[in-house]
Amino acid sequence: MAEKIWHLKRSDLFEQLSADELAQLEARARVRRFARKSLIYLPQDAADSLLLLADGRVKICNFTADGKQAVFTLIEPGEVFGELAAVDDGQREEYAEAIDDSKVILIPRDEIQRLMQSHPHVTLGISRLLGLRRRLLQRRLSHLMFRSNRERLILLLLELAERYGATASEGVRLNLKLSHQDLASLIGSTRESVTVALGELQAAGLIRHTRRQIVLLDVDRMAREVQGAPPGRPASLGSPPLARRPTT
Amino acid sequence: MAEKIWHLKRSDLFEQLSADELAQLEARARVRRFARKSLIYLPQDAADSLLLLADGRVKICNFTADGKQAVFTLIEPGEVFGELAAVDDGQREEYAEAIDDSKVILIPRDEIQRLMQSHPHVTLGISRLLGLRRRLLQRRLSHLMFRSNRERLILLLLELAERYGATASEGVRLNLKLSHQDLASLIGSTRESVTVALGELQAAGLIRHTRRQIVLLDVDRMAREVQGAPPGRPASLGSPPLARRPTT
DNA sequence: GACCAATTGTTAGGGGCCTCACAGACGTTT
DNA sequence: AAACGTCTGTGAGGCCCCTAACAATTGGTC
Repeated sequence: MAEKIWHLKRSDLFEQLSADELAQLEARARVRRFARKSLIYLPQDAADSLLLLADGRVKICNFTADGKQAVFTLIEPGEVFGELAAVDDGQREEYAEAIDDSKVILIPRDEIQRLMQSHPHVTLGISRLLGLRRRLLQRRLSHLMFRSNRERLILLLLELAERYGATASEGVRLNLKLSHQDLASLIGSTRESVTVALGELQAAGLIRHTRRQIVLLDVDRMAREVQGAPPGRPASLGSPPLARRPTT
Repeated sequence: MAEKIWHLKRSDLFEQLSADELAQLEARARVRRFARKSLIYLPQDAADSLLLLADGRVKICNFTADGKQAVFTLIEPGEVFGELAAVDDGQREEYAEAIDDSKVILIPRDEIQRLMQSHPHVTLGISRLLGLRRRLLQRRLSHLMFRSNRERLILLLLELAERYGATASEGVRLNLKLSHQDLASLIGSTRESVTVALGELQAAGLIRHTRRQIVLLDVDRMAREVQGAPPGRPASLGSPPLARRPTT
């Protein structure tokens, strides 16, 4: 179906492929639809496909022993996920769940690897993607460690604003509907604590939130609150840095 | 100096290069030494080189506003770090500090990119590396979210056992000397809490620890304590390069 | 050995946040 | 409209863990 090609072509991973290559890719790709709240892959699944989200929304998460859900990242239409399948076999370590009804294009691992062999551009694209995801994960880790609930929430809202923020007259509106429970799963907290923290942020005039709709009223002040010190040099190490950058 | 070539050749990223290629790589690479506790790169530095640790030990970390240090990962001799420079320009977002006196080989970004163009094998190697690092980061994130101090410590010790564990008669000995402060920086806790938690684990017969030396006496029980649910494979633990273990 | 710095051990106090329990508000279905 | 499920708001109680302030121990250095 032409539909598949259209999505593939739109992805910057594949946009430079020739018509022939695209045709073969299309022939080997499969489309599947997932209902809201259904699971796309599980931790014990073999990582045998790379996935491209055509439509809908997906979250990548993990369950803790006591049944809490930790959300690593959200996937938007046009984005690739499950990309570890391209460079690694073995099992997945997380699971993917459809937030809304979603349409996913699955590309078998061997097909991706064939493309990577013949098209350096594809390999490079995968590398970039892995690098980007790694960077985001590292940032999230640093936003969670040592931080209070309130700080974690602020940092999350700022992160979300980068991806989903729409500048409105009064501030930055988040174009996405997340329940307090969803927010809690993203910052490793509880639903109740998020409710309270959101209320406090609103009372402080930092945000305005109605049901599943959040507007950041003062991004600067939020950013300031969350990083007391300007990103100068780390101050507290026993001995000052001895070797600083002479040449490359 | 032949020394440089030797290290480059030993790295699986470059082992397949021809003698000519290696010679050029060597010509463009630089060796630098860093004293213990000196900083190798800073968050505001341009990510213009990929680094190969020849000797010593390095930690990749981040400072929080209130001066606490969050450690993302430890780097051992033979390992590459700062690899985001290969796929992305811009600044680093973390800093690297030498734990011991260290020798580092710096490979300029354009040289890596030239190699990636001409040697798909190099690109693939970088991709694998990025994928592996991403996977480890994701695992660490899931080990920190929603978990008590004690659980985080147990999970860290199990992680460390994969990489640095030596099976001894009495259990698994960790071949690495970390202070309680270091452990705290790895799990997002405080030095005091780590001291107490280690004491509790020892009292429970799970570990035995003397000064900077930890032996895991009962890995199975530790693993069990940390994953309340019995279900099958809990994130199979793969350590260095892609080692999968048969199901236990 | 003797000193000094770094690391480890210990405790009291207090606060943040989780747990549990329930009530009100909203959206959706019939 | 009525009924129901989901989401949001609120509070009491309690535990975990951070903070702060000191000893005690070890290792390194002269």
